[in-house]
Amino acid sequence: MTDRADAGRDLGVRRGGVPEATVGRLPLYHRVLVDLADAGVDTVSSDALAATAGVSPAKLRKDLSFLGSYGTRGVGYEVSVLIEQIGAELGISSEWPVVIVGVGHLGHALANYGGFTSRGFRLVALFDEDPELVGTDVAGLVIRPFTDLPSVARAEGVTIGVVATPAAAAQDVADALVAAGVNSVLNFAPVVLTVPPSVDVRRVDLASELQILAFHQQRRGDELGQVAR
Amino acid sequence: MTDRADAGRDLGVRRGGVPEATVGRLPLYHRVLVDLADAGVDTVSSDALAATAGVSPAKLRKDLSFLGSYGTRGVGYEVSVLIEQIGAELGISSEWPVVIVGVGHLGHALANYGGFTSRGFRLVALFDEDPELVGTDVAGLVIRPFTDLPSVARAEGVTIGVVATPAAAAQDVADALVAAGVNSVLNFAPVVLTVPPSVDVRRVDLASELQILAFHQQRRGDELGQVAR
DNA sequence: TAGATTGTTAATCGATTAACAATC
DNA sequence: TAGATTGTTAATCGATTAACAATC
Repeated sequence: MTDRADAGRDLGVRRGGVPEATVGRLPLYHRVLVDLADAGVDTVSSDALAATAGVSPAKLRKDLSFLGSYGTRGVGYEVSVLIEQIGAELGISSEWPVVIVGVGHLGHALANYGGFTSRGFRLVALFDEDPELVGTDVAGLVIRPFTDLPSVARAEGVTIGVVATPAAAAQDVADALVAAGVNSVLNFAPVVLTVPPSVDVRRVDLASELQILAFHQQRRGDELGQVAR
Repeated sequence: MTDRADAGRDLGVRRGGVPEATVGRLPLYHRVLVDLADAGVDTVSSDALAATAGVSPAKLRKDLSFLGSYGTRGVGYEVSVLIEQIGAELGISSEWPVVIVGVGHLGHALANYGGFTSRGFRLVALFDEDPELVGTDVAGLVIRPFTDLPSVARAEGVTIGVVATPAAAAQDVADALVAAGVNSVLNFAPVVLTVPPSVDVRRVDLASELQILAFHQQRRGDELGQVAR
């Protein structure tokens, strides 16, 4: 859909070429490692870490190998080192400015989501069209009119935008985000957004997730001979 | 993590063996097709449908071929036929009873999500631990105490549960769901749930999605030589 | 018939897994 | 040294893509 898989480049040390499937799991590893650190653990084996993250040890080691060699044979991995390396890979050391457009229940939930700051993001603004909402305080931020988006996005250097509007509004919002210089979009609206190829869109869709579960559920039923449909 | 990929079986007509990647896209196709039907379109080519769904035509045709041959060469697909076939595959004709546990902002947003009924689901109950919330009306349902979960789940034959609680409560909730006979779980809490192998868990994680976007964003910056980190 | 488009084949690409040599 | 565990290799598996024969 977009340029999610790029060539990869060598910046001297070693860089580029982390497979997409691995990238998708790095946030999980990072979270699990932070939990372990909080629990006072300072060394883990790939077996133990894999079990905690719910993946196979081989997969975990392969994934980590793309970042470099940060383990000690016969010993395991130092939790703090791994947190730092994965964090660097994900850009958690940076503070990505993020805006949320659409402050219904979902926007509310997202705005109040605690993990933002600890994971390298800074929520800089909330936007909504509804005059009743504009001016209201949510998660320590005042909801601004949608028309303020361009100036705020430019001023704060926002590159990541979250679309939490109803489906009907999502494409217009996406257009406005792109026009304002945002080139990474997380879309919660149940529509396929049309954006320039340089813009990266990820879609999170409740109904799809449920339907995938239902598909497997149905299969299990079929296999047991329960449901004929 | 679970038995998401099963052997597949032949039930005479043709059945089983729809690849996991294809299953993941069927809800998208279904939604796009319903939108087309609403717009009065009754025939589409794979090229047009693929463009609307944001996938390649070859991939779309391959995906559809796993369900059977429902197109007409030289003409395209009848929208209504495709909707019906994909719907059947996903079990949309059934009415899967679903419960949501945790009625914070996210639970609220999910409960009010319109797509439930039109996609083969029936929201049968909302649960929360908070006595202030219990008894409150949300989306036409009265929030029930979490302790009611077993009786409701059994009575309604619930097999799909949504976890929308804070991270700290999620594992306990999952245990209770499993004990109550639920074997498909959609988890919005940022923790890895431990469940028996027979239970299918899907995790939706805002922070992970943002971090994946940030990773690509960072890569683009690196490539342009903008960010040193 | 001529043009269009499906359904399928074969080739390619990427991800996963198992196994084990390297090494702490 | 002996035991443990990483990092990597090679094999397998699954997904994607391109191309085109079948056929409406």
